[in-house]
Amino acid sequence: MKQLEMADTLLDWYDRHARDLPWRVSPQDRKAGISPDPYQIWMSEIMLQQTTVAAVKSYFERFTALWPTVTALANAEDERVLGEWAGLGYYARARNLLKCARVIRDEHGGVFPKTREGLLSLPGVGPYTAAAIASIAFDLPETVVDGNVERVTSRLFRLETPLPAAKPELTALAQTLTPNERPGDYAQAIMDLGATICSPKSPACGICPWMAFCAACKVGDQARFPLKTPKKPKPTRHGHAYVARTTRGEWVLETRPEKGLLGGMLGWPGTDWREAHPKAAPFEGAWIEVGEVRHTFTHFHLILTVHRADQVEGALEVYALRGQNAFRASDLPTVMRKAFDLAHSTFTTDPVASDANQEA
DNA sequence: GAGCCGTGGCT
DNA sequence: TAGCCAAGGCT
Repeated sequence: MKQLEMADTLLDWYDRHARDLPWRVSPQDRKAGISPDPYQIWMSEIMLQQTTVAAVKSYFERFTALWPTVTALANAEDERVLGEWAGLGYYARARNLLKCARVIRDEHGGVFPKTREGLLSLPGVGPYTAAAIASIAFDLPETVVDGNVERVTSRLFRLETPLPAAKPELTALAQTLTPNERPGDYAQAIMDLGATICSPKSPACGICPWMAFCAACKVGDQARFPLKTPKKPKPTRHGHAYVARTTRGEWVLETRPEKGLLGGMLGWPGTDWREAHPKAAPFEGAWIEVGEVRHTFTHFHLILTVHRADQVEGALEVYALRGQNAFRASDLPTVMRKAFDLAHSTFTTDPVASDANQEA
């Protein structure tokens, strides 16, 4: 069977070239009987959804140091976890991370389910992540189909169907390649292959362990794959954000609604983000316009006009007021941190703000 | 199926 | 500069 030969070839390559990652048990260690911690595999897979390895590493180290077990994470405060997630993006992942940890604690005795179906029922765990945990953590022969596997498989078979419609075909093809031996290492191997050899732009076919099996490589048109349906252009939206400090030196923030963009995260009060952008200060203050922040989200560009005011006072109970020692800019999603950085630079350089600081 | 949901690095 | 891309899931 060619499939068995392909799996053996890839696993041999993986034994020599596996990436060293914080959440990974090396093929050598795995052969020595060391198993991955399902909690760590789950954590890494959630963080890696649509996110680069480089971006994830420091977050993974911090989360697992802060919360070494799923029960410890389940017992953490929402605000603390969301604050630590700030900057990583796709914040529904952090909310589902907590939901999932509490389901594991309350309904599964603190232990992860050991089947693909059981894992699939967990919040934030879809087809890819369920297969990834089942294979990597429990060494079950489940097939992972992420962007890497889609690219590798579409090139292997020169699949002319464009994504995302091609997903079912690619899944079926990838399943025919998944071996019953070392399925956990195989899953990581095929993703490593996609990440390091079978890359999107200029794949290194000359050193690919699967060169002899690859239809696209034979023809030489590997860069055509995978085919993709065209994306819609991003519109540009505008808005205003208001960065204020009270007479007592507290920052005036708000917790955003649970659902929608930046759901559950801290942010500065402001207008909606739409095509038009009328100013509308949320409360009284000596507002000064300090500039613009440009930021691109998944489906639109944002131009955010930033205002700031010092020494505000009045009925601010509806806001989340944070004193200096209770506020970390790193707890803010990136667009809000950009607005803070811009406004904060004017607080410290503006003569009026400086005078106010001396009095305080 | 298609829209929504972040961010940073690379070309 | 602007677009593409990254170990996707939810509605």
